[in-house]
Amino acid sequence: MTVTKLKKRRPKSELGPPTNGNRTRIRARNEDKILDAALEVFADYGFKGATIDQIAARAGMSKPNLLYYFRRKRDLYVAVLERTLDMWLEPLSAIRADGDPAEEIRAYINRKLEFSKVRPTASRMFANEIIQGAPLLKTILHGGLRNIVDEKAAVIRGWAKAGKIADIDPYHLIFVIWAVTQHYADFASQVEAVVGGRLSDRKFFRETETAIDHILLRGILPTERI
Amino acid sequence: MTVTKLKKRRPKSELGPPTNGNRTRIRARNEDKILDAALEVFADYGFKGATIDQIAARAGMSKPNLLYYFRRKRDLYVAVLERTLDMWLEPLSAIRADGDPAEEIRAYINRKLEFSKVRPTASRMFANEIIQGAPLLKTILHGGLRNIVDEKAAVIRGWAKAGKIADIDPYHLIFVIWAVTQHYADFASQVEAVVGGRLSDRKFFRETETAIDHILLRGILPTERI
DNA sequence: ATATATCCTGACCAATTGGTCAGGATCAAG
DNA sequence: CTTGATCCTGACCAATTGGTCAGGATATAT
Repeated sequence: MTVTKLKKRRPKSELGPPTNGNRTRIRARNEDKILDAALEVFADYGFKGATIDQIAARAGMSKPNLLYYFRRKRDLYVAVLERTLDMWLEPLSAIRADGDPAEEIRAYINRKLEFSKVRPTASRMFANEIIQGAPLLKTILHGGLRNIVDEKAAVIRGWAKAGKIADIDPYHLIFVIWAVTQHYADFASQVEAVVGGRLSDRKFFRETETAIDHILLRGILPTERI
Repeated sequence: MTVTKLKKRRPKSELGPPTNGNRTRIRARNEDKILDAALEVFADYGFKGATIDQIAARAGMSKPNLLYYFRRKRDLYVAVLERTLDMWLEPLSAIRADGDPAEEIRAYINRKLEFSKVRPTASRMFANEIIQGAPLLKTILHGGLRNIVDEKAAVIRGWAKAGKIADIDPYHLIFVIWAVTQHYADFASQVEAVVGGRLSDRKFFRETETAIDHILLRGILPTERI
């Protein structure tokens, strides 16, 4: 009833990109290519610095075609952030309360460093966003991230209370681990300028891992000195 | 000879901002205000994200007036970077080879954390630049920074050889200290989202300093365990 | 007081860029 | 093969923004 409904074809302006239910093969493939390209470009230039043209070119398509899948630049940006957030959090989630404390922490450090090696752009994209005050991530930070950090901090606090690790504030412990491991992805250009090494070099990766494990787990001072 | 030189007044287009020799009082004051404003805005939005209008407004002047002092956005950006570089490097420079190693390193860590407290925007501005590959800082990184790091790394290596500190690669030691201390400035929004603390709070600053000193100097594992 | 250098402004321009749109090409189902 | 949905494109638009410029206001030295 009401208005005419003769034309089943929905008007162009209305549908645009979004589809009815399930995604087409073409759509799935193209969205993937776009998200990959967008991650690179956003990580390199930040939200404002990146242009849709750049991303589209990298994804091998025209700008209007990209806009067909993601109507707004911001939509694309958010999609990329969400897509990488799980990977970013996974190493922390994997900490087990019933494992050996020292080993769990060492494994966590190494997982984070591994992430910096294999997904440096994802790390840099988050870094860009957070440094600028996380205008879009803010809700996520207060929501999911905060909860999982609280949970794992409680676990670590338990270990400290039990004397399994030193009596350190668990939140700062987590921050320190984030800071150190992410540094090698986010500030890679600086690291490379100073020592000429990249995590993708097996040798440099091992050196880095060794040094970080040593400093964080055993500290800078010599054993005898304590 | 050659062309007429009757008009002593140099053409507007030629002089524009630059002055002959010494800076005027007005000029000095305005350049200062501009650089202060620019630091804030560049730190918050990055090079491309910042607009000259924004910076001019924050400095309390019109855009053409700002352009009168800094003809190009890039000139201004570089000027800000150079202005803060010394402060950024100073804590490292202050390390003395003839001091007590443990105390020197602890003091260095604390100086860097202090810097993150009092000049978080300077820290964030560098972070933005370096994350994006340091297109403009690159030469500086390879030049001055690299040299001073090499110098201090040699000092630290000497301490390690003498058994005054643990046998750790000095470059990674420096990177770890940078990473941790700068994290609290660069990723302040994340830190605040998770634990609700800022370095500007005296209490939180002390907690942070304690935790960092403990982790870096004595390590995460309990003493008995070593 | 006056002249000259410095400082400041409104108006303006051109390049970039996010986003739109009408219509054509292609695909998939019947 | 037909038909409707999906996919893609060239042309275009409007807002933003870095930068220019002619000329007026102000300071400063003599």
